[in-house]
Amino acid sequence: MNSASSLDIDFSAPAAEVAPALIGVILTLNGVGGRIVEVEAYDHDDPASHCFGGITPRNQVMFGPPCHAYVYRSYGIHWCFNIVCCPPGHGAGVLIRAIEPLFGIDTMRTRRGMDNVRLLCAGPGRLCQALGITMEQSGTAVNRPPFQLLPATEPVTVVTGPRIGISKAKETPWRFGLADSRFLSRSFCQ
DNA sequence: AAAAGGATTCACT
DNA sequence: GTGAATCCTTTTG
Repeated sequence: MNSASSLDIDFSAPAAEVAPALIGVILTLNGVGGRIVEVEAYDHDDPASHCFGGITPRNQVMFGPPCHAYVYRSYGIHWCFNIVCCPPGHGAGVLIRAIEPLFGIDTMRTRRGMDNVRLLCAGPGRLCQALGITMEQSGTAVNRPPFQLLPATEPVTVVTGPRIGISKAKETPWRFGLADSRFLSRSFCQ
């Protein structure tokens, strides 16, 4: 696309600031992807975060440079995709939970083995399967090929709520979503 | 070397 | 809305 359209997001900012800024952003991997409609922030001093307790071989990527991918295996079955933020050494990231499919939908259908577009990327494990994200991408930059990040094409209204599927710090309202999107993994109760 | 713990998904009621 | 499966990765001894 045009070189002037670099993303207006400072990934060295705190996760809770980067997360809502990512709503509406276009994310693709090898041309397959769409608009981010749901994310969650996970910060360094957050008991629910993999970063909590300090650096380990597994989470070292999140302590590395921002704007990189942190991918991990969930429940032994699914991949989950995060974008690292905050300065190196801090340890924080934003979990991408849902995407509105826009590009390469047929590829997504094949990978997911289903036709229902609404369910192709509605969930962290699902969107990784649809985009083809695996450990291979962990530690790579998200703003360079084969990834591509483009600014939101139109103004967005961001809604907030408690995070999903965690056992600790459930109260922290660090889940962000695109208001009224039908591609959310679950609806917001507000 | 072994054990424990999931930032989930799917199917069913 | 509820319950169960499912397999890997990380962590610890």
